[in-house]
Amino acid sequence: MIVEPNFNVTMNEYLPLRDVVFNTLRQAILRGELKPGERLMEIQLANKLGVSRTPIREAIRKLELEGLVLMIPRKGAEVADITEKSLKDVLEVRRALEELCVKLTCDRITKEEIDELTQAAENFKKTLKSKDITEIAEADVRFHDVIYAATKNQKLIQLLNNLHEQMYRYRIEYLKNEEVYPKLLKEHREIIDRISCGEKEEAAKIVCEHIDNQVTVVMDTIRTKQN
Amino acid sequence: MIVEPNFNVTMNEYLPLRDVVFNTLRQAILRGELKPGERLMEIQLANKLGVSRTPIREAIRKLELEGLVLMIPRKGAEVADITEKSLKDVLEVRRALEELCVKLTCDRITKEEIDELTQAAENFKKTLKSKDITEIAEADVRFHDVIYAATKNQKLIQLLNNLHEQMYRYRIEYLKNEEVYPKLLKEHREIIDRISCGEKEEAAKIVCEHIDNQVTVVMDTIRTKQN
DNA sequence: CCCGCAAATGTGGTATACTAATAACATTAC
DNA sequence: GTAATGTTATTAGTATACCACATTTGCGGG
Repeated sequence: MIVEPNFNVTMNEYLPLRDVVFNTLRQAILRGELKPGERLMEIQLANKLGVSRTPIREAIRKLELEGLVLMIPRKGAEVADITEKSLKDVLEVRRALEELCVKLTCDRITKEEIDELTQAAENFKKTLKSKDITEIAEADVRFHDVIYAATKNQKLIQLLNNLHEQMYRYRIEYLKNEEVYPKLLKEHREIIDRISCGEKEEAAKIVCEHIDNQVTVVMDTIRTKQN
Repeated sequence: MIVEPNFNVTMNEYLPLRDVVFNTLRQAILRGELKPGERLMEIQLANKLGVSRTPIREAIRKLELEGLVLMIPRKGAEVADITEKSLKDVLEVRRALEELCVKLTCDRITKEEIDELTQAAENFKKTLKSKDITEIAEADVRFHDVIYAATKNQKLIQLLNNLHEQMYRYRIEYLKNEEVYPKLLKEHREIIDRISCGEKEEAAKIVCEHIDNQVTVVMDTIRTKQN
């Protein structure tokens, strides 16, 4: 019998240019490389990224709908202001959805996913020692992704990923402070415990506290940054 | 005799063609004129709407991000399937956000907004007699919009509007059943009462029930429609 | 100093051309 | 007859040129 080569990884890697541009600009905005108020000029961006105006324009349309850029009619797009207010709004929504998420996860998580979660937590613990903030942040994202996925609710997963990403640069700031690491690890452990026992309300409480902690830190960060 | 065309709606504000197309397609999808699985072909749409490919493409990008169309690489866009599962997902998220919403509204609503809300409810009551489903649905939307706006949380407003619209055609189905009108009116009254007294938990309970009611009806609708 | 006009710039939209992928159909080979 | 193969039409994806129009800029004259 002829054995099929394993193409499934490399084969499906086509991404339209517009999506490459979209992701690039999105990251640049979320990481603060493109600052609020900065204009996004089509030709200039096209030249810089080595593509034509078409993919740029289409990427900007998506950023517009996501609220990351502000369209001014016949003037073009500029990076939307990320104010204290707008972040607070995002966190308020995220808190409610994370609460829903962890409750659903309690009901729907499988044994395999609990293992996955434990592994992700261990991996996070390991990366903490690396002192590489980007790596730590990514391990944290993977931990949360397992919880998100366990809900089996695609819409919820999509929205949480989006809200999570909107706070990227502030989460980074939060993780720069090594003093919070023990607390983080403890929270992760508690969340796993509660989820695996199916104790919804307790798990939700921890998650909410987890987010409320972040609120204060993020708000401090944004206030000092804006001066 | 030369009759002035009725421009007064569109004259005031300039709307880019892409947004006109976006709204047109969006409505067509939500109202079921474009059915799930139906392909959105650029040239064909361009001819039909009398514009070039560019605005069509940009509109499709936005529909893509909203989840109303599904992109198949190098094949194009088709109207997204609305499965029982995907609607259930949406409703699950919407329930949590509506709950958050009404609680925030209880805290933050102003006297003027309570008046507005009362007025919107009365207007809804009036339109019920008109038997014009579209008009009824719009009056219902306006009622909810007032509650949304009272939260002063832009992100929440944006998300709720989106989730709300994703269910448009099923809400229409719900509203075709005149037997639910008394119940709806009663719920509106109760919500206004609870909100104006600031009774968060009670208000949240009513809203959740309101949505849970819809779940069963919507699920029935989608099941019968898919046969 | 400022007023107004014109040039420069940039978006919004159209038209067109080309490539590459897909799907439907036709043709060939077995 | 059917499976494999080739062909063709269609369409998305991208690039590019061009025009209309709005906004900004800057210059020159009062």
